[in-house]
Amino acid sequence: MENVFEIFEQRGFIEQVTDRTMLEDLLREPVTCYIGFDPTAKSLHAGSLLPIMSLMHMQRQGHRPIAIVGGGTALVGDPSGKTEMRPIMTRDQIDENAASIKAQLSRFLDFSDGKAFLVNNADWLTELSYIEFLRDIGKHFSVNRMLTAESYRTRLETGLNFIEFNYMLLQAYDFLHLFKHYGCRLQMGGNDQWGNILAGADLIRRLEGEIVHGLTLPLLTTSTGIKMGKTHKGAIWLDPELTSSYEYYQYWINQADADIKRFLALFTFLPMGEVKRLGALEGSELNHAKEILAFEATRICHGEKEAEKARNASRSLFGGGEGDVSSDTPTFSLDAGELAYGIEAFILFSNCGLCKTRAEARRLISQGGAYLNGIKVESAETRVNSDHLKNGAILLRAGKKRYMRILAKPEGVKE
RNA sequence: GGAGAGGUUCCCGAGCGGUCAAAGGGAGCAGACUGUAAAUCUGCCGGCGUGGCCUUCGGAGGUUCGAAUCCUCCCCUCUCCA
Repeated sequence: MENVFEIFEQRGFIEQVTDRTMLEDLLREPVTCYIGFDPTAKSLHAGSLLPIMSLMHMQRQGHRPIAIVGGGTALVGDPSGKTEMRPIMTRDQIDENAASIKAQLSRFLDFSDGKAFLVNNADWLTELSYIEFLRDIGKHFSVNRMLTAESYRTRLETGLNFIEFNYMLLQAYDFLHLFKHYGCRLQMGGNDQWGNILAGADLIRRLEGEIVHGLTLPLLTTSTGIKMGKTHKGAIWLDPELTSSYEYYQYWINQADADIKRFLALFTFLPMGEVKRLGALEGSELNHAKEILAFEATRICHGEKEAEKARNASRSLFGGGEGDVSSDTPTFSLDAGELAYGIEAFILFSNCGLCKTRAEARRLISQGGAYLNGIKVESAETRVNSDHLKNGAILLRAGKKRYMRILAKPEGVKE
């Protein structure tokens, strides 16, 4: 087995490590490691992809990853890296989210035969008794030192309340718990977790007299300064119900030139030689590398078939000739009756989801960004009807890259 | 508990009785340029079957012909004091 540390290093996964040589040494033998995931939504988004990839690498090299769903810590709320407190969620919401995140992670990691574990820290955290916790765990934490943690510093400016201040102790306790019950010796996480990870390692050293390790992943922003996994429109979800595989593919293929090489290393399993070759492409040649990045990333998340579909749809829409609408293009169905009668363009554009509001659709059309079967829509009131069907579909385009295929849905048929 | 500052449209942030759907910036959208890139420039940027109407300035009341702007009460945040 290859030392995963080297892989991490080559591919750019490492931001900080507790002790480089010791950790590299430790990783020569199978190690149990963990990363926490926040159940603040029912799906993870692309921002969690880096941690997921790191766990996949671990597993591929024979280590044992534990994904911990922060069902307990989410009840509290991690202040790290945030400027404001996030809304406290109910137990029910969190449990529900935790369950679907569990299912989602199984697409990336093999949880069979103890090759990986999925745990929910609500299982132990909610059992804690406050007084005991303070006495046994709390006494090991120096408030003075906690206050110097970078993660709290920004919050000290805007305000930090006690429940959030406590977060570090809970996460440290998680590490301790996993160390005791699973022999977990490595915690990974985003760089904003550094303080929390150290707190856990410290706690274990004090209570158990053992050295354990922490490794943080870089906090990715795209070269345009947006957080990884977010677009201006919102998060890129890993759940195909929330972000279709086509959109997911588009997210990747649209990444900036400057990010391609780095992303190929982080978000695909292509050998580094190949990554370097593709990353070295220049100008429009780089689009080839982007296609590979998009395909691989989509394949990892949604599977080969979906990735192919997404690629086909993208190729046919962006390949040049407008009009060859693939069935993999995002689609909206309209009642056949309604279409036969005719519908005004601005209403159609907003109904099908290409525009959020009718006003936006009007704006789009008046600014010349709306197309109907490749022809510019001149007026918001242009009527669209079944005469516009070409091979049974109408292709709408908003701006340069957003497409929607309109189909007529027979009367009375539910979608 | 006391004193002070403050809560404005997606975000930051002006406005402090009419000329306010609310300056400016950011984000976003569209157009031009391109390679489904970046940067740049230009326009748009609450909603509505849109030259008019409706809903916004923490919440609820009130004063006024007229309130984001004034008054009362309440909620929340921050700073200092206890």
